Amino acid sequence: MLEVNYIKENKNAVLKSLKKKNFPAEEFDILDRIIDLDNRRKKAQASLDVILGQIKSISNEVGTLFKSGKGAEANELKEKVKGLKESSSSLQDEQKQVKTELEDLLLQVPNITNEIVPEGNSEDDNIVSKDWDGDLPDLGENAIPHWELAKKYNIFDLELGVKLTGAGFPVYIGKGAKLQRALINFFLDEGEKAGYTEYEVPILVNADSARGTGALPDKEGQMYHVVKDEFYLIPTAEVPLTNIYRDVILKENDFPILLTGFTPCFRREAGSYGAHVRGLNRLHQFDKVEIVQIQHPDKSYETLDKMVAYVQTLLEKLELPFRILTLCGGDTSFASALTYDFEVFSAAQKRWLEVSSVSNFESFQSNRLKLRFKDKNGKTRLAHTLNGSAMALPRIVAALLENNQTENGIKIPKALQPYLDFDILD
RNA sequence: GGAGGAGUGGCAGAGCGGUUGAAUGCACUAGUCUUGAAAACUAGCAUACCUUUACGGGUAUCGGGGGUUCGAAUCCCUCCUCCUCCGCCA
Repeated sequence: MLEVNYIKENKNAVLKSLKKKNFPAEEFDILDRIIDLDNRRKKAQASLDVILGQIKSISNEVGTLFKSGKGAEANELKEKVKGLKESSSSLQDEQKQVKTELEDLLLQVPNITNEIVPEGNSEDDNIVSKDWDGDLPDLGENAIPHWELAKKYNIFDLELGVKLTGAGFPVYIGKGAKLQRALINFFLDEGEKAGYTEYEVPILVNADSARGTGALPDKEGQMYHVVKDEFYLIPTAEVPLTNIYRDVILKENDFPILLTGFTPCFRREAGSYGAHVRGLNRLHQFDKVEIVQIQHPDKSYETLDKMVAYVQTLLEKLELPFRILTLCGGDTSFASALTYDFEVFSAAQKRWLEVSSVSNFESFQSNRLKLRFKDKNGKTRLAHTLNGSAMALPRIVAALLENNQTENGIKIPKALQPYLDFDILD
């Protein structure tokens, strides 16, 4: 959520961002509506304050009069307050309504994009900011996609998941299950080495938390919702991890804060069917290790680069060919100012698969979260939040299986071997 | 799930209808003193919004929401959370 004052002072910049993010042109007047509502809010606040102040001082007078036995005068004053009371409560109602409307509109405005975010509407307009400069694995004609490898080596079973739950809920088996565990531990250990503190967090969150990071109301339909208890299954560990700092005021020397955590993630998103979502390519439940940083506004872009560099090391250790994309405006998420996507090459599908998304949200989330810090001058300001996948498992597994397939089985990269009691998955 | 009790500033803890944003202690910050530190002393120390060039002024907030009253941290309703006991359970 952007701050009203920011919108007021930077209306043109915000407008430019709306265009970049494909915000419908006929609704560009939302900014003016926001500014109008805020002015109304201020006016109502000012008159309300005056009336409440009068009520307060008269009430004090009434008290003093009663104490000194002047009951008649006191009763006279009491009548006076009744009129004031009426106008104060109607003003309060108006105030409340204006605030709700304002909040409503503010929630609809996406984050402003960073200067370097390219124009564009879809993933086709994303820019490859770091291409793979080595050779791509060529497995020849006999290469088989991971969903067939899964059957061959009994690594995971999607039909079994259908029986237990439904489509998109895989069951990992034997060495496949162990591989999941190995990857989770590998990612967490690497995160710890890089300075991230590990958290194990709830995978159900309340509505406040869902709202805090922007899952509500923007992505309401994409979350599983436990209606009876008003909980949401998390779409990513970003939600609980970042909400740890909801309603917190930090000191400047608390920065940077580095958090990591493993959780299963749940996404309802219906999606399409066919080859692109076959196997592990798209799921309703998947495992992911997330990294989150909370940083001083002046340093958040420096931090974004560090996080990108860190994710890169993970892929290098896993020996997977990857490239980095700078997402165009239309593909940058609602809350993000700048997002880099990592894609690994899956050699049998001959496709690049997104495995990580690293974003700077600037103060967009912290404004909702009320995540602030005291700066040197004692002023309270919004902090910046960033996060990234480090990493999402299924597509990593897909690429590992496909790229490392041999006649004798699937080779396990060196970095993972300490986590497994086999070097070849067969 | 049932029966009781409790939620006040960073923490502890008063107040239980009338200038109380809230005593006191601790913590914290600055200053005095000191070669330095400790101790002592002095001052400061919540958040949001409105208003002001500024100094400042105003309003709201004592778990959340609603109500009673001229006036609520204090009374009532409701929800949430925590504690104790019982039940159930990995």
